[in-house]
Amino acid sequence: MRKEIKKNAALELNPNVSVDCVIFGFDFDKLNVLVINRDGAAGIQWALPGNLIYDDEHLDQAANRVLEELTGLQHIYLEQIGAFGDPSRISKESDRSWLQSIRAQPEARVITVAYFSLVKMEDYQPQPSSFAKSAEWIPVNEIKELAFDHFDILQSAKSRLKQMIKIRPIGFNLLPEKFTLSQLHKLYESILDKPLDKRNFRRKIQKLNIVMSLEEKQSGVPHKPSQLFMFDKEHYLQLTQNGFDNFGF
Amino acid sequence: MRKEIKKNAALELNPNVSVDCVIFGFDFDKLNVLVINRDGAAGIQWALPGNLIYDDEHLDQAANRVLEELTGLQHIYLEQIGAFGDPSRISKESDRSWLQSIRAQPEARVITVAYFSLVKMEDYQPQPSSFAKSAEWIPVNEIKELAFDHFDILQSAKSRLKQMIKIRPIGFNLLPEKFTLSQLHKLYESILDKPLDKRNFRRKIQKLNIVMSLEEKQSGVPHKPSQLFMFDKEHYLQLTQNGFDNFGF
DNA sequence: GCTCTTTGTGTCATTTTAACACTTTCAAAT
DNA sequence: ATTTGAAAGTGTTAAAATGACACAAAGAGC
Repeated sequence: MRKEIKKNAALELNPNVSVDCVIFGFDFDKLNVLVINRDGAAGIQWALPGNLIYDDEHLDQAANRVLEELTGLQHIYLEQIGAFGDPSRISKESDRSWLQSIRAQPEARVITVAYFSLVKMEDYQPQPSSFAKSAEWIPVNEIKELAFDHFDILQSAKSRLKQMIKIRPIGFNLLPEKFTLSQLHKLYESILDKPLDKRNFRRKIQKLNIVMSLEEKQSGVPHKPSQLFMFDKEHYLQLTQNGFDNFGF
Repeated sequence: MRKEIKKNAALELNPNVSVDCVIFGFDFDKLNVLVINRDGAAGIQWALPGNLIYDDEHLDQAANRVLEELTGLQHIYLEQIGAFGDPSRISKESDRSWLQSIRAQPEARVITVAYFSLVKMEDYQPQPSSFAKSAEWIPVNEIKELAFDHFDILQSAKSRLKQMIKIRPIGFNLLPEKFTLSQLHKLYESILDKPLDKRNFRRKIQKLNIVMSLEEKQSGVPHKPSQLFMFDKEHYLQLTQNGFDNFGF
């Protein structure tokens, strides 16, 4: 018997299952990912935030917990990407020593369930020396390498996000409440990783009736000020209920 | 320490992670799912084929193993749906007694990674009393209830299949090598669960150039015999490389 | 008031979609 | 031999969606 059955499983980490989160943010110019940093022998290396799950915890809960522990944010858009289960996914030499220091059973086989989440970057600015873990926003396109199989997970997250944004208007989770169409435009270009015609983009967005223009305008900008918009949640709900599924560009 | 580290982990089942497979087949009329049957107190109940993974096994391997153990089939289209991790997903009263009989640690927390696969029904006819497990093809739409959380898994599988078929022509995995356009048409209708206009469907399929018409015709049918077609793999590969992603109806 | 920067707007040609009905071919039955 | 039943196969048209494309307007800073 490799595992004793305990009464208070509630408090125990399950040594075989973890969750990892790809947390996306948008700085009005490009997509960023929140990574945590580990100081190792060979300089810093980045990893996705994640941890083992507790035995009485739903996977989605675990992901929310990781997200909240790191950023303090709750009720964030979070969606499962899938499970990653290469038996040697955590046994690169460079990763093992780190695992020794953080895991009770560093040799255990661990499969991880990956999530991606979308947060408004303004809601979380990593402190240079946040006492818990040190974390940083890094532009997605500058990330060339991550610990474990996290780079693969990131790739999956990106392509899942690309796919989802064509089906549902989840991009709004990355923008503040009030935003301009140019910001939304840039957001779509960043996610889809290709230029989109400005006029066609605007036409298509407006036809969906899921943004409401406000009375308000931008101010203090050294150019023609832009109209501000809000996301029209009611209309969006209505649309999803009637099953709309093409938001494609 | 709840788990001893053993040398020959290779041979050990991991008590916390399983895979379950939603195996779809098409009988030229409707979608079917391969379920295994367990005789219980309250009559038969169906479950998806699945099992715990081995500690040295990739998740995808485990899914392939389950599929092969059940059907003898190899090199089958198989795709991950995601992980299901409700902590109480296997603790319905009606499920527990069954678990007792098949699991070394029936109380362990188990998360499962679900897969869906597409097989040609002709390639596997469940034997009424196959010695291993008894299995059966059941029309998807007639399934109202399954063991554990398998009904939820089935729903996810269905919607994932719906989604995928709009993006890639994976439907071919459900048909024999030679097929008619009417069969393909019916297949799409079954998966998308709505009628599609015959002429529009044919036009759209043919424009993609991924089916080749053969010289051969159907014979022995009591009506106008249909042209037979094959899937044009080369053309399909070319298309996917150039990134086609709208096969939608 | 000049410059710089970004906003915001419309048209047209092409392609795509959705809706729709009748003739052809074969096997089986009479 | 003729009839019957059943599915195959085929084209047009109107409406909607797409993609390409250029210039005037508004504000800030100098």
